Amino acid sequence: MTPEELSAAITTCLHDAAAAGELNVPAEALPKEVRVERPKSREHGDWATSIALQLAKPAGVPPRTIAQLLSTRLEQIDGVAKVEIAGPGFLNIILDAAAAGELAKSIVESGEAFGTNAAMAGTKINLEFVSANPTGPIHLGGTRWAAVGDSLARIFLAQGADVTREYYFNDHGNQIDKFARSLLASAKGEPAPEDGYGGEYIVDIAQAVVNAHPDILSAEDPQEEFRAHGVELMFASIRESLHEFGVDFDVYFHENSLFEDGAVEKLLEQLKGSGHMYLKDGAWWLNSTDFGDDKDRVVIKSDGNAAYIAGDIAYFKNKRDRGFDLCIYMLGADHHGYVARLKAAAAAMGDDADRVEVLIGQMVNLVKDGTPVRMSKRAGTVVTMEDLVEVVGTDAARYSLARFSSDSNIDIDLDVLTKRSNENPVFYVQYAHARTCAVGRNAEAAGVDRSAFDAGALSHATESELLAVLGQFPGVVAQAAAYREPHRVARHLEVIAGAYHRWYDACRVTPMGDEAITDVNRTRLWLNDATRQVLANGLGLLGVSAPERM
RNA sequence: GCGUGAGUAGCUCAGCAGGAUAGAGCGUCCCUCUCCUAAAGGGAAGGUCGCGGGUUCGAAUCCCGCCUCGCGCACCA
Repeated sequence: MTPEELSAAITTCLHDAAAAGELNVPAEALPKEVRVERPKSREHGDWATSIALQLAKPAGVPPRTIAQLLSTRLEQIDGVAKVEIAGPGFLNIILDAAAAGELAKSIVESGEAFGTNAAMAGTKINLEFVSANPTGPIHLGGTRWAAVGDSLARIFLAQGADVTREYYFNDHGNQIDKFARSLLASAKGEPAPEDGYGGEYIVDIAQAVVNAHPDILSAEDPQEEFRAHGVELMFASIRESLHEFGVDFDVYFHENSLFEDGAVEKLLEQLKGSGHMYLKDGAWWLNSTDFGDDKDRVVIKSDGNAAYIAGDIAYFKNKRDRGFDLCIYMLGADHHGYVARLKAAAAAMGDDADRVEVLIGQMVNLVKDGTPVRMSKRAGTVVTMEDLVEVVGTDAARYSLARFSSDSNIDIDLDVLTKRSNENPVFYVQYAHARTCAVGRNAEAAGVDRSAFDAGALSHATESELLAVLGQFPGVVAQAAAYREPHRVARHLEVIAGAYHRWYDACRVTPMGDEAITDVNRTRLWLNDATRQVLANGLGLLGVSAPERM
């Protein structure tokens, strides 16, 4: 029995009690779903709910009275062994061992599907992340979004959503011009321009362009040649890094394509009458203040050229035209001022601003010897995705970036990561998975199989604990999707790994020496395999491998 | 100044969609491998949950004020 199933049963009890007149509460005070939680202390049962405390006020009855009448109904639930009223009115629920143990079997039978559901079925989501300018390699900040974004995509998919991972490729405008000038300067053997890029990769790319096009410096417009070929090389390099990192985008959208055929201009003409744009001082403005912005933003400059935001509007329209119900943008904290603009862009299109959802993630800092190091693309002191992967490997890199809340700044100390790579929690979880595999191999060799299942045999304290945390997995994934917080999955895997290690220590699957194989051994194998399945499913949601041996 | 995120154990961070005695990893100190992987487990020590008010049966969690730190506040992209 999963907590969701129990929760649903309790909700039914509550509504039945209200319908029977035992409970006089206004309909709006009755929760649609009664939440159960895992008590911190085992003395408080397998699951507990504080619903009686919450309803005391609206019902005008002491909480323990409500608890009393609910407990008699709760005890009728199939699989509930006992209900206790504790403290001010908590309902502590004890499941019978068999009902709890059944979960092991159902997890194994569900296989990869355990933890998935159809809650988001029919929702077409465009998830845009990374979207780093193609003027250099992906640095640590982008790497964080690659890990978190790809994981979020996997979590959405597990909830049945139709997800497109998208990378917005800014190949239009100033930054790219600087990039092209920097390449040209490098090829000529000149120092990098004042406001250009000076990293080593510039030299490499410039060299690669020259190698492929030996006559390029005598071309009619060499800077334009360097722009075209350089962006292509940079783009290929970024895609390759991402691929190595296990992140493959479904769409790489080129900003330039929005401008090429004059579509942006045409669109802006139409929007002038939308009511969200107005003319002032010779420029066309978007009323982004209506969406929480500090000030309205210029869309068409007084010189007639489109401002950057014009591309955003056209891009949003493009996404909607492709049929997306929800457009999610993952941005770094240094771009959080864009939220209102993007929402206003949707409104300008006459669309619902809720179609746009912006997730803001805090910065990643590089730390050396305990002090922060400023990363600068120009100075060439950036740590790239490739650097990180080279030092710690893809699994550790992805896991350690995805296990933190995006609201927290994180510090990466390459020295610490190198020196103590075994301390990364990813190994704790992966080791637990490898251990389940080892136990499975030994069981098979000893002749223990899954030919029998006696749910009541899983009665050890570590077994009920393990079953409980396995049962929480689907709810954790659903919450991770609802709150767009992949780190919840990682944290829960650490909890499961801990529960498994403790169980392993206390309960053997394969009998010792010449002891006979019993149904207890066979049943435990189910639990072992169920744990393996959940760990593998969870690691899969994070894009981290689940090794069979370590 | 305005907006926004953070402040929880020595360190790195969960918990914040109100619940019972505030957690994990690492670090420190004790234990546990003749048989399933010790990359593990058990125990100890370690906390004014930034500060001050408020809301209520109950606040790390919600509200208000303040302090400190990060990020952002262009007719740039």
